[in-house]
Amino acid sequence: MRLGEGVEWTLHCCLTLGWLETDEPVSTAKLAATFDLPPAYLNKRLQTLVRAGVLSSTPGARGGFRLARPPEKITLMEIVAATEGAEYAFRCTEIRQKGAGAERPAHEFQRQCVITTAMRKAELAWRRELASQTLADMLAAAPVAAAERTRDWFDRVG
Amino acid sequence: MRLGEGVEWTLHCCLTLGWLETDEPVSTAKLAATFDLPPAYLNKRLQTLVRAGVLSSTPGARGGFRLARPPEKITLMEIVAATEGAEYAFRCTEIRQKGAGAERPAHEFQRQCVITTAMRKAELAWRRELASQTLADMLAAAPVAAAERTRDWFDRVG
DNA sequence: CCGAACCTGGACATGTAATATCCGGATTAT
DNA sequence: ATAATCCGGATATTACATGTCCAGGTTCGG
Repeated sequence: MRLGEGVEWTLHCCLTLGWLETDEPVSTAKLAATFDLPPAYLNKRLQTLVRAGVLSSTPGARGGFRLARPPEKITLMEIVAATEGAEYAFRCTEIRQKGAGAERPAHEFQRQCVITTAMRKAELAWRRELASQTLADMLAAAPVAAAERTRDWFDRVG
Repeated sequence: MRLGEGVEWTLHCCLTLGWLETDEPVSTAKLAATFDLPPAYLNKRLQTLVRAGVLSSTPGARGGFRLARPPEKITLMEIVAATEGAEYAFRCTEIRQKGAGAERPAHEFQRQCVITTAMRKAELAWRRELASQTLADMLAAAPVAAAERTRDWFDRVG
C-alpha cells in the first residue's frame, strides 16, 4: 500500500500557503519551483484541491492559488482525501461469494463480512487521526525558521 | 491509496484455515477453488505468509498450508504487513530540501518534517488497530453458519 | 522405485493506476 | 494587445500489482 507522491506535494503546498501571510495568490510555477516539482502536473493536483474546496484559485495574470479557508478550518484528512480520493484503501470484492460460496443462499451474505468490518475499523482510526489535525496545528508545530525562510524566498523570487 | 487484492485473499485464506479444525495441510489448489482465485498467483501470496511466519507449508503429495500458530497469536497486522509490505503508505521524499530548501543549511533538516510526523501518527493508529485484532477474534465474530458451510465444502471436495 | 501431487522460486507477460507532458481555450493585469 | 495564468482534455510514460509458466525439489502411495 502506498500513497501517491501527490499527497506530499499538496500537503507541503498548503503548509507553504499558510506560512505566507500575504493575501496574494501564488502561481503554480512558483510553488513548483519551491519544491522542484513538475509544474504542469502539480497544477493538476492543485486543481483537485480547488474542486474539493480546500484552495481557491484566481485566473489571469498575477493569479494563482490561496487557501480557501483559515488554516484552523482545514484538516489533513481533507487534503489527503482530495488528493488521493475518498475511497477506502481496502476494497472488499466479496470473494466469499465466489467458488464455494456460490452455492450458498444469498441471505447468508447480508451481513458485512468480518474481514471488511475489521479493515474498515482500522481505516476509520486512520481517518479520525487525520481529521483531528488541522493545517493550523502543523503551522504551529513547524520551527519558526522554516516559515521565515519560506517567506524570505518568496520575497526574493517576487 | 489502495490495498492490493492480495490482502483480501490472504485474510480469507487465514480465516478458512482457522475454521477447518483438521491438522491436515490445505493445498493452494483447494484454497484457490474455494474463492475462485488464480492458483499460481495465490500460491505466491501464501509463500510470503510462510516467509513471514504466519503460515507453515508442507511440500510433497498431500502437502499444503496451515496456520503456523494458534489464531489467538496471529494479528491482522501481521497478515496485512506480510502481504502488502511493512513500509509506510506515506513516503517522505524530503521535497522540503529541494528547490528553495536546497540553499538552506543541512542542520535545519535534522528534525523530521511536521508533515511526516503527522502522517506517521495516523498510520500508527491504523497499525495499532490492526494489531489489536487477532485471527481468533475474527473467527469468533463470524457467524457459525459460515464456518460450518466451509467445513462441509472441504469435506465434500476431499 | 516410480509417478502423481505438492511447494519454491525465477523469468516473463499483462493490466492498470500514478505520474508527466502538451495543447487549446478562457480570464485578467499591465 | 500581450503576457501571465488557470482549466481541462488528450496522450505518453513509468511503476507496480496481477497473472502465467516452467524447472527443480519434496513427499506420498502404490
